[in-house]
Amino acid sequence: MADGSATIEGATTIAADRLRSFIERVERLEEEKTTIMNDVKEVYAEAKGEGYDVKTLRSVVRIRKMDRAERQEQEALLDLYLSALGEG
Amino acid sequence: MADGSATIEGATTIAADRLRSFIERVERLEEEKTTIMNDVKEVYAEAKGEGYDVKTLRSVVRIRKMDRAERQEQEALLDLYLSALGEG
Amino acid sequence: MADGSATIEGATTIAADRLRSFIERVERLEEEKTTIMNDVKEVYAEAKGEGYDVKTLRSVVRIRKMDRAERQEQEALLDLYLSALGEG
Amino acid sequence: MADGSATIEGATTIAADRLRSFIERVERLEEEKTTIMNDVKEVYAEAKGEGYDVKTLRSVVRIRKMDRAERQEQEALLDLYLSALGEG
DNA sequence: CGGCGCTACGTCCGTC
DNA sequence: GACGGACGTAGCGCCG
Repeated sequence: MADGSATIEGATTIAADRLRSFIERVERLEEEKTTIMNDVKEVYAEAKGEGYDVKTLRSVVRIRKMDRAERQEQEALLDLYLSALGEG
Repeated sequence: MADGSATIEGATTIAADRLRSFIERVERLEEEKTTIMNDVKEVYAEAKGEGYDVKTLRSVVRIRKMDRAERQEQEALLDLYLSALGEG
Repeated sequence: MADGSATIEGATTIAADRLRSFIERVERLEEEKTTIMNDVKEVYAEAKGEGYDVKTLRSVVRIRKMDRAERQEQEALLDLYLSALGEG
Repeated sequence: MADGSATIEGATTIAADRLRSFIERVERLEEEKTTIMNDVKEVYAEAKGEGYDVKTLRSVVRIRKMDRAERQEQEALLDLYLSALGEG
């Protein structure tokens, strides 16, 4: 057929190509993501090499990401639970 | 062969059985471990059903497991980093 | 007070007991889990004592688990495709 | 003081700047990562808009990744066995 | 102590 | 829109 697409086979081929396109776009993005994650690890490694405590650095990043109000709420709840258990 | 073990093949069989035994013992134990982990999840789910905050409960368990001195040390370091950044 | 629970303090006490119960159940289960994990380590140690390579044994266990997971995954994917065809 | 850094306060300031640099590099990278993750979501959304089943697409991506991982794992295991034979 | 594997946590999705 | 389940990432601990 001249236009090469009006058959069922042609339609299937187009769908398969489209599917492949989506899959490969996702895989490409995930590859980029992996690169970024490795970069993060490298930054922490560099900081560690200068004597910083990585675990604490991660805590700092996590805490800065939390909204201040939410953070205080969380701390207050934890204190409540601990004091209910008689621990402080 | 009468004694059933003096050939290379016999030795191989015995070794394979022994290997299989180790592997299966480990797999059995890991299955038990998975059961326990599910039990833990159920306890948290039950607590959640009674209005407790699961995230905080997990924090409590984690904190109780930490040695008190280590806990304070960690908090002090975090405070130091945060105040160095002008956040508190 | 006769029923011992109608005050805010009473309510707090009851909640603390319940809280303590949850926490201790979790801690008990985690203790069991630790025991199991130690058992696993012992099995590997015993195998090592008989000349097996522990790293390889761990790989075998891991791959057998991956095989199971992948098999289930493939079956789930097949189900997805079949149901997609049945509904299309 | 001429060089402006030999005091304890000066040292603290320098450390704080360095600390801030690490933290901000990480935060910048995590921002990029979030962007990528949103891009992935958009691809899936677009595919969904063309009638593809997102859950199935995700399964395909995951299985292709597992296949790669399992292949590498199998190769590593083979290497282990081969080197074990070479050293035995 | 550095890498690796496992567990745990947060996030996203479908459901009710 | 809250809930629960599933997935992927991050954190932790063991092993070498």
